[in-house]
Amino acid sequence: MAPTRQRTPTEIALIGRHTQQRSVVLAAFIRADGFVGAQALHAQLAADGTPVGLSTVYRTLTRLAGAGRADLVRDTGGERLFRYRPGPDHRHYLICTECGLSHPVDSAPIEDWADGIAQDSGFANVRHTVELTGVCPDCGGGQAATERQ
Amino acid sequence: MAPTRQRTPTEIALIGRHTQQRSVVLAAFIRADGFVGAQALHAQLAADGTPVGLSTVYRTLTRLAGAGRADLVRDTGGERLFRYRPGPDHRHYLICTECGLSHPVDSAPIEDWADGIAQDSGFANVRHTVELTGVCPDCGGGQAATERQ
DNA sequence: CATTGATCTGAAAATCATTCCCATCTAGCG
DNA sequence: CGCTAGATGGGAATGATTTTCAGATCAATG
Repeated sequence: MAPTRQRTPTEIALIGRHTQQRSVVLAAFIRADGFVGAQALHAQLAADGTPVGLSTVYRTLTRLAGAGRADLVRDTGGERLFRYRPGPDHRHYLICTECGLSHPVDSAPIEDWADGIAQDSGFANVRHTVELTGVCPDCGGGQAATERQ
Repeated sequence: MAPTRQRTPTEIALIGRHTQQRSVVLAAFIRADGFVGAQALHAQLAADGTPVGLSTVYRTLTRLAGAGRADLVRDTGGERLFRYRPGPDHRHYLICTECGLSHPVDSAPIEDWADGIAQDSGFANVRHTVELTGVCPDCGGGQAATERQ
């Protein structure tokens, strides 16, 4: 863990020209370490004293997702949440609806299942999105949470 | 036009008072037989000569979903698509991104997997959303569809 | 059958995330 | 250093969904 030198994210090369704004957005995105919305990231950047235009945040996140370096889900309000993905494989998470804590889960069964479906159905280019939500132990998971809403 | 008496769908009782508008919306919703957006349903109703306010369509669909009689997904544009669910159990579908064809899939493995996750994680009230998309055989599923985007 | 209060409806206005527009900048190359 | 395709930003535009609220309806009751 000696890396004194600032890494020049290879990610940026994937999405076009290397600019200051993109560096800053990417750094904050990685630092966020979990699902973040474009609006939240934009606000965070402003708070950090490195304001970047909202359009630019959207553009950057959208491109990262397009390049496969970000996972994308929708929260219940319809907002798009992005999560940085370092490697090529994607993962699935169990997200706490109370505090936002995300808990990675073993998704091998899902991958296999989805692959099987793809085979059997004759569909091509099958993709899947899996969202698991719940209430984590800290937020009252122990207590019998009702199934409201 | 013999049926002087209109059938009184039991679904309506689940979501409140029985009104003409709700009957009409529900009938069209069931007739749609697949995923529909509130806007599309609203337009369909107008075309059918039984216009209903957009707010009412939204309210009815939202309540049906809340009562567990409708499944809900988001299309890539962020629009909410509802699908009538006759029974109490929910299902998962493989949806063609080209023509919208929906193909029910065996979701037992997913249910089991999700239940297992709920157990192991300690989270309560775990819910899951699974979306499978692909290109059906009729729309070119045979051809090696690339994995763009 | 008339009354009545709770519920529902709908048109328009309000929200809100996201995208578009476009004048202005800037990386990166020659 | 000078050029130019690509990038930025902020404000306006879009589009789905929600809210508002006055008037219409429902359904239980007198």
